[in-house]
Amino acid sequence: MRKNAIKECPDCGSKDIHRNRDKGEVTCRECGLVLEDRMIDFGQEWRSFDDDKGGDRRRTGAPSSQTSFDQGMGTEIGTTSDYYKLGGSNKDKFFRLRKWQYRISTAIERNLKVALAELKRVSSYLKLPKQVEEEAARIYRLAVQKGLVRGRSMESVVAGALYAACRRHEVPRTLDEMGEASGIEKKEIGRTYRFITRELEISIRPSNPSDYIPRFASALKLSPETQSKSVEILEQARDIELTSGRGPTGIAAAALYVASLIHGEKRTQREVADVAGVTEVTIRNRYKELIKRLNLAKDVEKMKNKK
DNA sequence: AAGACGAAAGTGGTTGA
DNA sequence: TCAACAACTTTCGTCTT
Repeated sequence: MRKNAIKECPDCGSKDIHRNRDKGEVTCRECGLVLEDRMIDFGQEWRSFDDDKGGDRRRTGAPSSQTSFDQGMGTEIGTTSDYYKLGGSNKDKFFRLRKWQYRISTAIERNLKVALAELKRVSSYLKLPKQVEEEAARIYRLAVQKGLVRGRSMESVVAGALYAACRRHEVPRTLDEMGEASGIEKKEIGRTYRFITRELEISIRPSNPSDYIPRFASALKLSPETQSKSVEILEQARDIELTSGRGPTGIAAAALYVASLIHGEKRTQREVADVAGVTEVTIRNRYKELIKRLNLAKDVEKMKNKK
């Protein structure tokens, strides 16, 4: 939910920020850091195959900042205008090669068409923001271009790409939700997710428990006060390293549960557990730690007495 | 009767030899 | 490739409200 543009460089603090609209890149002129305002590069245009008409529209391929994909797929084998420059037997070769090229390209295009439809369906099912959807589409394209779909179902790669895009934009969905929306088993999604992020060298920061709070809180109809209280709790928890190594959803759920107690909007462990997709036991364990390490027992007591 | 609590055994994934 | 390991789940019995 930080849709406002970056104003200064987080690294050196310089205000001298340069935006390149075409490439979607935002860089700091002071230190050269790429700030990646929106992460998606819409500058590339990947359709130059299906029109055979003229010599224009030959752009293809990713910008140089992306890892190059030279699997032979991005290469275009001439257009008909080139054809006239060739003599005799070369013409045969020319057509043969281009036929090949055409087959490969249309196969990709077809695949892409189906995949993007699926992607759109899942995305709207999960009510994901447009930015995330577009990021996922781009990830999927890269995956196809790198031939990463081979041996995997198209749907699972779509789900993996979406999951990755969610994580990148800090609007995480759980693997369970993704599984429900896409009809793919969650461990399969997890597998492809790990695979494509590794192969495409997409770096993803470990997800932050507080990213889950708004969604869980609204599902439980908790007040904004309770919501911010739980974020506060999460921050404190992070400071004493209570969060590392644990599943982020469990911690988020526990924090919400505690906050709901403190603010007198009690929800049962079961209710919280259900929306967070964890069990009561996990909530209890995290809850116990939170109470103990953050001395929250008194706050909870206070609320009890008020009643 | 429902919710909270905790113990014990089981599961799937990560890690390090 | 395998075994140890931690986090999490499932299940179930007991206590509290």
